[in-house]
Amino acid sequence: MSDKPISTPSNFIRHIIDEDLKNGKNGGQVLTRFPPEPNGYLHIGHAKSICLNFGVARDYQGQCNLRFDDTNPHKENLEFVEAIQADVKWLGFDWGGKPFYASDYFEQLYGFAMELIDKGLAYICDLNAEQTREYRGTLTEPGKNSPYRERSIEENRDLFQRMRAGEFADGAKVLRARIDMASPNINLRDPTLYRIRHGVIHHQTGSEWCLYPMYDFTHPISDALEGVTHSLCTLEFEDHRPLYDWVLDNISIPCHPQQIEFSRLNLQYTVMSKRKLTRLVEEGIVEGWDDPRMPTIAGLRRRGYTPAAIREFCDRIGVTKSDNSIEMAILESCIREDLDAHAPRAMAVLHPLKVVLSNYPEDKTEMLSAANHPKDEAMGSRQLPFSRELYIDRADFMEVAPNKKFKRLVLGGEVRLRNAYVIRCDEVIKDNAGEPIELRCSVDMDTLGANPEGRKVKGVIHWVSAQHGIRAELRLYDRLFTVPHPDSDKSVTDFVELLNPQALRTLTDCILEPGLAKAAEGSRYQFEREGYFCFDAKASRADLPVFNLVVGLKDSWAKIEQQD
RNA sequence: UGGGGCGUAGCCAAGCGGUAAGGCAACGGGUUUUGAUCCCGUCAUGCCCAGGUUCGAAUCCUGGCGCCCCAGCCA
Repeated sequence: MSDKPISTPSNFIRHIIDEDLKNGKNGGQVLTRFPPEPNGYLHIGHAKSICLNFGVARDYQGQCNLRFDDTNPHKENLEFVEAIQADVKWLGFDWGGKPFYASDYFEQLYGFAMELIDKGLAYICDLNAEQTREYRGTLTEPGKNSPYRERSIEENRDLFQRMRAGEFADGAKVLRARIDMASPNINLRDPTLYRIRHGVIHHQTGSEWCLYPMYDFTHPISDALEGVTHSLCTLEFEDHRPLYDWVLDNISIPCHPQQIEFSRLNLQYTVMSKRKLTRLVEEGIVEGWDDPRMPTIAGLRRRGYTPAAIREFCDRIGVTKSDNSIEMAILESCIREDLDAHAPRAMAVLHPLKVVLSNYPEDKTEMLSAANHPKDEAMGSRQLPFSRELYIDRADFMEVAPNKKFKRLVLGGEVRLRNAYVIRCDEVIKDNAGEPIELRCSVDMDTLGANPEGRKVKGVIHWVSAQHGIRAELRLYDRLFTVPHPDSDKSVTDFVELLNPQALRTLTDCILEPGLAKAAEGSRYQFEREGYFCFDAKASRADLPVFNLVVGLKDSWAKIEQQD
């Protein structure tokens, strides 16, 4: 995937930019921004926005600013600020130097607010939150003017200065835009511009301010101050665009970015709302923001996803204004494509079943050469120890074949050991419950790198030498929820009831080929015939390495099994 | 009968008046020491519905229908 030629996606936003460039708008410049609020970790939905904003900037020789929209210190903190930068960087994007902060503009914002006051376009309102709501009206009824709407400019100036000076309690007063309480667009019914917040330490400005600007006021001005040309955001802000434009039209600022909205990502079988993700973390339902079950960038990274796969995903899903519901299969296809090309192969036995080769010498160990990749010789090969006692997977043996399509090992039958010999099962040893616990097999020593004489052996199974294999824990992941749309599911009152109890299955007695003992942090392998796995250094112990399942291999046998 | 937005295959998505790209999924078949990969093939007489304009409409017009978003001193 990283060696795939770069294809530039086409979408309606790029069409608009093409048109703007053609018309000489913005002096031929393109400047975008990615403006996360540092109140949580980034998720795959943010990745869509990141790829869009940084991708556009890259393809038009422009620039994309990383800007923290940090106007609500109550919910924000430094951990999130740092995690967000790490994630954007990991995804492969660069914002050239220092990130921007909306809080860098607090002083200028205050000045622009004063300008609105001076123009009679903003006023101090003493209504409390509940009263404000009542005065706002409803979706179908107009609101009514606040009794404080006609305060004099002088009084408004004075009050606003005193608000900044800390003379008033939280909620006692707000600064409001003076627009139109009867507007059919509720965002224009004298929206709040500033609120008072005492006693919170802002991660950037400390306790310098007790006055914090609202998004609708901060965002357009921050964009304009940075010289943003195209301000890309999600569809729910479409109703806010008239307000975005109103702010810039009514203050003395030379730049007026164009806001363009696109639809947010909806990925099936997971949730994207930060409120819900935060809850999963805070209630300990998952192990943290980087839990491999989470749709966060940190979670996907720990799971074993690559930046290239996530970028490819964002290219494949496109950018439009239509509602969407993306199937997990697309994400999975992207990571399989990348890992199939780039992950070295290895053998791992998930559910060990002992095999004793009765005609193989007890004290013998031979080293067999195995290619690290079936199609990429440059990836080299490794030596695998082979000895009298091996482990194979329980699923690869059945005493009697369940159907004619079963081509693994059966009693009296033959199978190829991957990268090694053909063996025949002569005897099954079972426990009291009748479960096979050991197989006695004979090995055909003429079948190393050669087909046996006069017969066809179709099945190939993986194995690990019992004496040399290392024990490991494998964590098998599945979708986080049991339903495709946990956000809109009406069958439960609380979405956590829809969590998939099988989203994590831990196997603690797996046996890996010995070379895997020196896996590097975050390194990915294909465990042949099973799936792609990623070494989890954070979860591993010295005596028990842990690997996370990134995604399973496509499994046409599972389909056949289901049909029977 | 408040405002805004969106309807092209199971899921995404091109298409911009000239006769429905592509991807994912699915389904056949071939190769294979991974039931993987890879390769070949199939998959919308039709674009939410109904009218209209036009030689010609997914694209233009009219009228319906459906879905999403908005009543934080969150973003």
